[in-house]
Amino acid sequence: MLSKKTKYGLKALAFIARQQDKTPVQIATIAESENISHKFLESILLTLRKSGILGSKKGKGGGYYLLKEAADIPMTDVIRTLEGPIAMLPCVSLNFYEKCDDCPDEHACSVHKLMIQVRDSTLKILRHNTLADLAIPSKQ
Amino acid sequence: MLSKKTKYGLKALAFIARQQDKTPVQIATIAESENISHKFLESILLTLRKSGILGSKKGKGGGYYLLKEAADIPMTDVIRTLEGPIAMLPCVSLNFYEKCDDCPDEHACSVHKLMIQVRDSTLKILRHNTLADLAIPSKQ
DNA sequence: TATTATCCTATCGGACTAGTAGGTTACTAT
DNA sequence: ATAGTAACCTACTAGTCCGATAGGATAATA
Repeated sequence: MLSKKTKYGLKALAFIARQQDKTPVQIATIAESENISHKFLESILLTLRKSGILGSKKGKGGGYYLLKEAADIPMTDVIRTLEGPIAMLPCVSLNFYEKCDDCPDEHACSVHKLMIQVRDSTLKILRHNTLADLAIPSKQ
Repeated sequence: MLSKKTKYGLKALAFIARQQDKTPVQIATIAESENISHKFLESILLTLRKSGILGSKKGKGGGYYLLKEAADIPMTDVIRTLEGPIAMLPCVSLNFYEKCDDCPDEHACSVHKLMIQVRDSTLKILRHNTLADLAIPSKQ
């Protein structure tokens, strides 16, 4: 399950990406529009800034803006920053690998093989989708 | 991330499915072979029995056995029983649907659409893989 | 210099995870 | 009958994480 942190982060990024010009967007604007707690969103955007996805500007007229083109930001980057591993087990994670305590040999582990399949199909989708795709308004 | 409960449950089921005959397998046997706490595994197998995946027999020569052919038990059934929803958001879950507090209209939600793609690709794999696939010993 | 808005640290209740403990029930073999 | 075996069941717990909240520090603008 995706945490609310990640979900809110994705919605906020989509909101920022939808701005036509690249003027900074304020936390308050996003929080109100997307029904997110102002303070919670603050900490989320801070994380995204520290990871290099967003830039920020203080003071009047300040806010957050994208550092790259939306089409150059894959969903994998965002989710790994906010949620951590994409894989369902640490032992099949590419970026957050950890050995299992209980498995003497993970190549012999049946669950391992299954979760690699799941990871690969998920990665395929999350790598292919970028923030530009996320920002497209729904046709409803 | 998959909980240890689910991971252990999958490994235990694979172990049970690997028995050539259908004589009951004891908790202690699985716990030792798979490096799982006996008591913890006990509660996991109990859940699987209550959900109708396993049958059990008490006393000497007792233990757990499959109620169906391994090939007739898709991974979706097992994971939904032990882990809960397969989807990454409650609002895209087929079996555990819940509306999001923050979304006035989920059809207009960009994250929703993305997570439906992820759900569908994951479901495809977990429906296609059965316990029989999980039980195949690695060629290594 | 006042205002605006991000930056940063610290805290907190509640829920969940991964077990542990200890006794009860049912089945089998002697 | 009875001893032994193995699942059944309830309750408890330490630790961790999530979703926030609080309050002030810093930087930019007017």
